[in-house]
Amino acid sequence: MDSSYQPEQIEATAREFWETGQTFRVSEDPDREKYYCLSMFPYPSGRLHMGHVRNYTIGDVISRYQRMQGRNVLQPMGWDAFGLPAENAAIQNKVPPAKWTRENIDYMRNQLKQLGFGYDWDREIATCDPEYYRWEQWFFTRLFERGVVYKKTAVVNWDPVDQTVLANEQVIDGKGWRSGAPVERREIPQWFLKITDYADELLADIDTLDGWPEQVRTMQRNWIGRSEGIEMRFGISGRDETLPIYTTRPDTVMGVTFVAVAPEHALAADAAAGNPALQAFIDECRNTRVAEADMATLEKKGIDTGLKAVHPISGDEVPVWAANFVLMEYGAGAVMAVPAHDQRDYEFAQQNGIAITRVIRPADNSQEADLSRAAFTDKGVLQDSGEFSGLTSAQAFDAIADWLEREGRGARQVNFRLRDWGVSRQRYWGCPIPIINCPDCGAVPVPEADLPVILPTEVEIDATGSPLKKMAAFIETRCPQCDGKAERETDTFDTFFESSWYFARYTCADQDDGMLDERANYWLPVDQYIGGIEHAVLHLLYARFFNKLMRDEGLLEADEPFNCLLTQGMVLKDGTKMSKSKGNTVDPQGLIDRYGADTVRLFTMFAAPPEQSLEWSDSAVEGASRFLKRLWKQVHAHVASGAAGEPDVNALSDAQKAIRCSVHGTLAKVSDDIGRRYTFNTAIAANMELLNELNRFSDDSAQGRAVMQEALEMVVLMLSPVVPHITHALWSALGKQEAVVNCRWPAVDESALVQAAVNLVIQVNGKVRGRIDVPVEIGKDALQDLVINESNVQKHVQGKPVKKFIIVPGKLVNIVV
RNA sequence: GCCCGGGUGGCGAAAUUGGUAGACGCAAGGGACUUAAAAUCCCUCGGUGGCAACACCGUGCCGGUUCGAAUCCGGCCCCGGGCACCA
Repeated sequence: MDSSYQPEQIEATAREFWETGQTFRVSEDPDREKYYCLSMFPYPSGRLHMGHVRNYTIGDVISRYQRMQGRNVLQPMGWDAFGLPAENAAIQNKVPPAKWTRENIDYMRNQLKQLGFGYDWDREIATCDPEYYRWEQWFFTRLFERGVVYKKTAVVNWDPVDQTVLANEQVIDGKGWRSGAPVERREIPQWFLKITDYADELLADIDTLDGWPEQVRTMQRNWIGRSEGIEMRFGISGRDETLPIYTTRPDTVMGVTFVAVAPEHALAADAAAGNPALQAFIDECRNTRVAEADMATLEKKGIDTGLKAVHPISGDEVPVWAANFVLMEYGAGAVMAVPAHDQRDYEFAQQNGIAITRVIRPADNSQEADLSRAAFTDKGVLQDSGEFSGLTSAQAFDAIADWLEREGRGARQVNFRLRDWGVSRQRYWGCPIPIINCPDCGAVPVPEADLPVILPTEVEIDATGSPLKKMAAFIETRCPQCDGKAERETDTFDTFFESSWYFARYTCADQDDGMLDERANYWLPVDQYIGGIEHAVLHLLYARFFNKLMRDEGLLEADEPFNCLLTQGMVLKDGTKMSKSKGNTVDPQGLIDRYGADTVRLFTMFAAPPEQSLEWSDSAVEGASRFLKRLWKQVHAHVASGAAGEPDVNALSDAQKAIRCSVHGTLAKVSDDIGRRYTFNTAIAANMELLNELNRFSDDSAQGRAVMQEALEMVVLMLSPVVPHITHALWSALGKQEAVVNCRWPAVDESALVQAAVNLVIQVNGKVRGRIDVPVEIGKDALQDLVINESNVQKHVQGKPVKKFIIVPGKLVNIVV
């Protein structure tokens, strides 16, 4: 063994061992417990960034730990290869997206290998491979047949200069990022998946996801946003039509003083015909971004349409306003407004001189709430509400619902905030939507035999959108039904489509005859999924949805795709997220070259617990490297003085016993930290502490050296999931034949943890006043006598009577005087 | 705006179920070794006072519950993530 730590050579040796031995290649084995550990696959943007390193190190630590538990561990890796950046790079560098993507994948794959991650590379997938995306095309046609898919118009951001659709990200301050032209909202036909059909199940099954962080479960529940309310129909004066609205607060219905419709609502368009001011307002609303955050922070504006709505209960007429805060996508695109009991309505009414009619008073007293400054939005007791006055809000919900249902003017309705998933993208670098538009037969799915619809890769990209839309050879085709002239769909899928099922494809990535096969049911569901918190809702909800679609297609059995979820925090530098645009990125490659993979992995795991954000620090990387050098030196010093035997645990000195106690105490803590808590930082800290203690322990006797041998073996095993290369070398230096990667996680020797005395903290009135060593088995009275006679305790008790004597076993006593 | 997190020394953090605040590491200061530097090793390291023993203060801010609160409750401030076409 070298006397100094040489990471470059050590890491190459370890990697070669894993590669030639095919250590991480796995197959299905019904006799062994499987463990599927999955990290979110990267977008191949060029080079790995620190966020990737963090994500994949966490996954690798968990995988290697589970492997040491004897499980059959699958850890795959692949590429989320379609997406917008490839098109941007194509415009900038005049290189086709496919070429750019392939080169990035090759570079990044090599980086992942350098970091020593234990992937089964035989299962690698790239979503831009036709062998991959053909199956989602096939699946889409299945969904089409099953009626899960439909087409409708939806709004997009339109750049009127570049004549192209823009992603929200490409709209800066309401203007196109390249052209600088004010962006318009434009309605175009697009494909949707009926995720709302699964809203109930997606919501209910959140309760079964015990292995998910509570915050993610809450976010998903809120996103789905189930509400129980009432759809009621207002009349329109002088017209033979009704205006349906949805409300969750029917108890306030007698306080309605106006009705508001979305600017895109048919009624508004209708009323605008002879009303230039209204038309101008509707046009103005067209010039905002599609993003909800922009809608919500918009100055609340509206205009009276001149129409009058007829209240479904009182029959009173109220004005109909068109307002920019009413969302066409939610509910019926129209709301009843109750300024007295809804803050947004209140502000709008104040601003526009609309009446405010109080109909709810607080439940706990008969005093009326103050409406001079804000609405009273709590539930309470109805007043001035005709036959419903005096009812509580809850009673009124039912009474009013019953009344409306009886009169045929409304009905109870469950509503979801969740909207159907629009999957069409007017972009080139994505999976072609397998539809042929025939003038006679309409939209016809591409027959299975004609799949995949291959995306042409020899293209030139400019700022005016997808080149597919100009490629006659791609577009012109014949209708599969009538064989007449027809046109291929040129839109591609949302890239969330690919990332919604890749977890399943890894289980049978080589399957040419189907999307999935029976191997999926061996590996799924994923036991541990790891990725950024930014995916808490969209990606994770779509993947859950897709899993259920695949289940209902008979492709797999599990109801949910991911048993446990770990959401990792961001990597920050100078307090903000590392990103190219801020110019504060740290390229991990430089660190790997300089310190080796183990140092990078160790730093990443040590700097913060995985769920928290991680603040970058160059000097702390230096510290991680220092620790590995110390570990190396210590093992070298021990090994250099010859072989050591096994300790005779019945013949140890107190100092030797103390070391074994620390070793096994550390093992118990580290097992819990890695296996249950996923706090790798504290697991590493415990090993550092132990190594510091071992460094102070010098005992050349046979027993002393045997205790040291055991201790160092334990440290190497405990650190092996985090720093697999150096421990590979150290394990063999400690005289072991079997490779550390194939070793079992060690068991705690409980007998080593037994201690005769324990150190207690003494408090007087909750403040620490001393410490005392007492026998473990001491009685309460004896303990009280001992404690009370401590000199510093005497000083604070000062003869005052003891009111209470609180004992927290093994930790502290508190004397209350 | 709405939903979800977070805030502890000079810095990253620890404190696992309400029980010793600051483990472990970084930086800094002092010392050893060295012709010198680097590396390495040892010591100090929340604030104030004190020779010391020790005392008081201290976990974003204000208040509450408790023998005891970083941890629980109420109100506020600040920072971050998501908001459906970035991935």
